[in-house]
Amino acid sequence: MGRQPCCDKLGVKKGPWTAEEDKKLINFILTNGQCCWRAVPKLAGLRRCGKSCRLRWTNYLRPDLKRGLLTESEEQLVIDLHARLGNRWSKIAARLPGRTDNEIKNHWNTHIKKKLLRMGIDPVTHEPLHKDQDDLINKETIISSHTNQANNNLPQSTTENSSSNSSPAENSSSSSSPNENSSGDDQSTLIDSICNVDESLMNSLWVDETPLIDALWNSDQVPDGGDYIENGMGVQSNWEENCSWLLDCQDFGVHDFGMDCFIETELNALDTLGMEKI
DNA sequence: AATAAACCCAACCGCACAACC
DNA sequence: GGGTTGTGCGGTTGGGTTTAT
Repeated sequence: MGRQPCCDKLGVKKGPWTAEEDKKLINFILTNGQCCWRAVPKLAGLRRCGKSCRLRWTNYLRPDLKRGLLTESEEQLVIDLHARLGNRWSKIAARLPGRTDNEIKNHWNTHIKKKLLRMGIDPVTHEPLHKDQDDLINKETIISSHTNQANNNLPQSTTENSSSNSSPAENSSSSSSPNENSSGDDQSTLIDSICNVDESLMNSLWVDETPLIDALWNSDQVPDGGDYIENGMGVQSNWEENCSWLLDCQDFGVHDFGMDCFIETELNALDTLGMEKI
């Protein structure tokens, strides 16, 4: 049937966003919350596609985003989650507060992939690259050590679910999971041994839970006890008066613009979940 | 200092899917 | 039930920056 383009291509600006455009988008979302993205450009006075606005907001302007490279523990968690989920970047990102799927995807392609290759691990299948026995033994050691390390970052609560009858992963129809690519030989046994370590992780991953970020974004825990108003479309606040700080500080980490409270909240939440602080 | 190569990341594109009419 | 619309996701690319020669 053919899909209509998401927006009228004529007069729609593309390419890098200007500070002025960012300001308009931030002002609009802080005033109205996140609503119908297609309507955002028109209402906000932007000559952009709604999709582009959504991407700009979620990947760059959101105030709860962390900036900078992933930490070692975050990286380890990404590797472990990728081994289980494949390229489901949004699912992976949901487990890393303040990180976006785009950011994780980029980091995977530019850093982690190469790191794994250097370790002799196929970044797609997470299997050892070389088939001979000696290599197999060596890689098994490497992989199991990094898997165990990653497991230390996982919520303890996941282990409580380990007695679930059937893993959602087992029932999944997803073809992107690297586990399904392995054939029934020694290699698959190795991978199975790796993957069975944290079966319970999958249970928690497959549960449609509200991501931590959203919880924070929607929670009553607000910076400085600001006058937040929950409306039907999202969070509205008196930030409008002060939103220039967002524009001024978008290139810095949250610490740089007084949003430590978000981090505080995240860390508290991680504590509650029994997750390692990053 | 100039140029090429490699790296990095923001942004775009197209597809899938759910919701709606 | 089928068409349309809105949104989310993953893959890819363009171009700016950094590093090597």
